[in-house]
Amino acid sequence: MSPLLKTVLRFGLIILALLILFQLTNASLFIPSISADFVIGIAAIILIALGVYLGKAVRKEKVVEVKPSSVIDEERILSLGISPRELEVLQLISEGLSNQEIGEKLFVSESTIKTHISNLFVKLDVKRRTQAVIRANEWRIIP
Amino acid sequence: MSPLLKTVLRFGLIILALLILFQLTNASLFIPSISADFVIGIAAIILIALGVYLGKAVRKEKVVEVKPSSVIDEERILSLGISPRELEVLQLISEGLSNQEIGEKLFVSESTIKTHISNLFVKLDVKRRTQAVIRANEWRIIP
DNA sequence: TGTATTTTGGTACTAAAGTATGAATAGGTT
DNA sequence: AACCTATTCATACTTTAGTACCAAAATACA
Repeated sequence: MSPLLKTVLRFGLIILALLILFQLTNASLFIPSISADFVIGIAAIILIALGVYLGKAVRKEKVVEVKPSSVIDEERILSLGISPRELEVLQLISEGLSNQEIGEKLFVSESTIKTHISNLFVKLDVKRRTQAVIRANEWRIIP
Repeated sequence: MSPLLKTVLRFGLIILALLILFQLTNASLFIPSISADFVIGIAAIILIALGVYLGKAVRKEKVVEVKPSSVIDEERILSLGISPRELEVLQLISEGLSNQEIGEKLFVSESTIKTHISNLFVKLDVKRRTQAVIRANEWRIIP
């Protein structure tokens, strides 16, 4: 079932329940055998439960749409002067590839990769590729 | 304010509000100038809002206590036959240290670290330290 | 068109990382 | 005591990684 249809259905049911509840309350007030306080108490409990359910449903959908967690910090990439190609290399380092493997994947020589990496290390202020991966995750410059 | 005191205070206020609401409803039913339906409607809205608030408050505390996210998979560590010392080395690799730095931190020679790492690579089925870090995070064997 | 940046690649090193093998020691188990 | 595992370390090597320096294209830009 689509989320929209689900929501519409849910709210329809809730409104229906409310109407029935109101009619019941009105009717019961004129039947002496049942205490008015009792009916009102039951109605209050049902309404509070309805509120809890409603809040839960709304929040559940909110969590789903407020999900974007791994957002890349483009500004920092620019401020560090990291080029697109360097970023690509950094990404592959973080996936555990060797310099030779990165070169093959990008169709360039290993020398080129080494150059990119050396430049990256300066920009990231690190000495090793393991540290580069840690930094890249710290400043959110890789996914 | 302590969490317990906060909760007690909160529920006290809620009960008080309910009592007032009930009295109000009862009283209003005998005042002809205000429609009973209107009073009931207002009461219903307040009660639903109360339910939403209540649900939110309860869930908030639940989230706090269901916090433990990064749990180490001890079973897998045992099944892979990874020793405590090897695990320690793996942890330091994941922090970006070199073999020499790890040796200094653990007061052993670099040779020893290399031995540990070689054994680790076999157990983790990887070829490089960057891959080892990835694996260690995949199987939750480091924090 | 000229200039700046990016991308590419080479050479020549130095430094780490990783492998293979063997071996000594300490601690716990049977 | 004999046995096993974890830990330690060394030597000798091979392979990657990383640095320094230079330089040619390609691309972007004004």
